[in-house]
Amino acid sequence: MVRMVIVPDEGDGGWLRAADGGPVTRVPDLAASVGEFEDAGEPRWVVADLAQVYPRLLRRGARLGRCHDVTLTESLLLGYDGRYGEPSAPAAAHARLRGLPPPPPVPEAVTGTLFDDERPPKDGAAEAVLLDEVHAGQMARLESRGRMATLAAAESAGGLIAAEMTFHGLPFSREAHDAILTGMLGSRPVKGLRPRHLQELADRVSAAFGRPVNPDSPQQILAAFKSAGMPIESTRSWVLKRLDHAAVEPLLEYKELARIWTAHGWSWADQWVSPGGDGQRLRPEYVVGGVVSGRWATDGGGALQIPKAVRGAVRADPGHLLVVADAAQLEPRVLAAMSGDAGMARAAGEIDLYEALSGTFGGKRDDAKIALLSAMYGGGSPEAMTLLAVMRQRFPAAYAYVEAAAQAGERGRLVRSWLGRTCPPASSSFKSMGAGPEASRAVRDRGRFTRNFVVQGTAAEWALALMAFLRNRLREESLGELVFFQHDEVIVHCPAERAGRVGEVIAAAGRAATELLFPGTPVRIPMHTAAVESYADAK
DNA sequence: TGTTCGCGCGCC
DNA sequence: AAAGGGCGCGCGAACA
Repeated sequence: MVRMVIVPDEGDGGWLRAADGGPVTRVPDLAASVGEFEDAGEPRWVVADLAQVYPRLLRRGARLGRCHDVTLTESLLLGYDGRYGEPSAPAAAHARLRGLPPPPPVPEAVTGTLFDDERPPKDGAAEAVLLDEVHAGQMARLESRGRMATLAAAESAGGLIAAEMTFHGLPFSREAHDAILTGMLGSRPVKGLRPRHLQELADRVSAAFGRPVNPDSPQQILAAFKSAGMPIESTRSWVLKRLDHAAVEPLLEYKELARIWTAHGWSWADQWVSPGGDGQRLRPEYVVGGVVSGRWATDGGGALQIPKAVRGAVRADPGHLLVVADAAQLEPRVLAAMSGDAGMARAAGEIDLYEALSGTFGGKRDDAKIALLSAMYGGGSPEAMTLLAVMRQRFPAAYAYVEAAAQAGERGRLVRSWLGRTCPPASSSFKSMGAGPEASRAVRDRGRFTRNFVVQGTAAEWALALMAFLRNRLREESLGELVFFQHDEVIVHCPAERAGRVGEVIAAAGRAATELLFPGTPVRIPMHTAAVESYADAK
């Protein structure tokens, strides 16, 4: 496979170099050159940092097919070697490779404030040579570390997809959003005031206490209930629900609506929705690998927690549809596959895994669900313990898999996902901790974390693989665009007449992802797919 | 006045 | 119904 190092300049040009030697070529129109190489042979592009580089390339009209992100890969390799958190930029990686002291970090704030003529001219040729060398070193390390080469490829594909999703944006109707908000909260207030419905609820809370109480202040609420003769330990909703007091109902409604208003209200839309396509687009900044388990995070935009109540504002362009697909019960299926538990794998061949397991748990689907979730999350309620005992007996391999991960964590060791993403090390204070209740709590916390890490991390890898396959097929058949991703769920925006084919392609991508991670497994990871005009209609 | 922290809840 | 794992976000409160 041809690899090509690519370094953009500040304008339209840049530098290219065939990986593993050869001269660096200066090109005046980088987007055009990218297109020529893509047409000629689908190279794998070697890029310093897609999050920095790719958005501008996309705006210039370039699209990279496959790539190797040096920064993302370096982070994965550092983690694998127990050097979590060391700098992963190419310059730092290069210094490590050569055994040199690490270069001083370049604060972004400084580069951002420099005028163009104060900044030293970029030496793209030197950077291309450096990237080439770091890349070669990374390839050697990936090969000797299990399935890490697959992980690096999947992570890099994620980098491409994240930038493309922000570029395309999620189709969004500000008019629909405003209508939803107005219906729930009242019309948009002037700055500094609450919307009408919220203010009414706040007034009702104060009236119920007989004095002014700010419903946004947990302290004031605690004090108010205390003087009403109902002391409570927190203002969590399930604590409040136990109380018989006139303030509870308006308070709970206030909390629910206030969250929509502050987190996904008008100012949220002001900030994150902009024109695009045939309408408007929500453009969050995704952070690939932003969660230690490999899940994505967002840097603003709150896109990974769009409340169900607001999803009606996510609407396809005219003549288009949103194909919304989520992997059903992804994490327990992943556990079945990675542990190789035959009994659990048989159940995971069914569409409803929990239903298939219910026979084992006295015919109760909910009990099967609690048993599995407790095994994966470390739940320890008395009820869960009973169900876990059943699970241990009937699905010993699956049980042992997560149990081993928990024990490793409790002993301060590292655990890895299926492809090799590695959890952060235990803190130094964890290792030097003595006995006592605080220490044992920290040990249990660490065990729950590593127990979940192996499953959540592998599920994140499966989702990356799914998206990588899906992205390629969407492109090959010109079907539409990936516009959203949330842990185990994707949205494709496409012309209405292509929605059926998109659904087939999503299902095929899911099968390909399962086969890539777990060749020959009997486990199925089916996709639940709906083609809708509005995201709110998907579930 | 600006920054950090804990809380509570939205999502998976 | 809540509880176990992972997050982001905005708030009030505390602190510098």
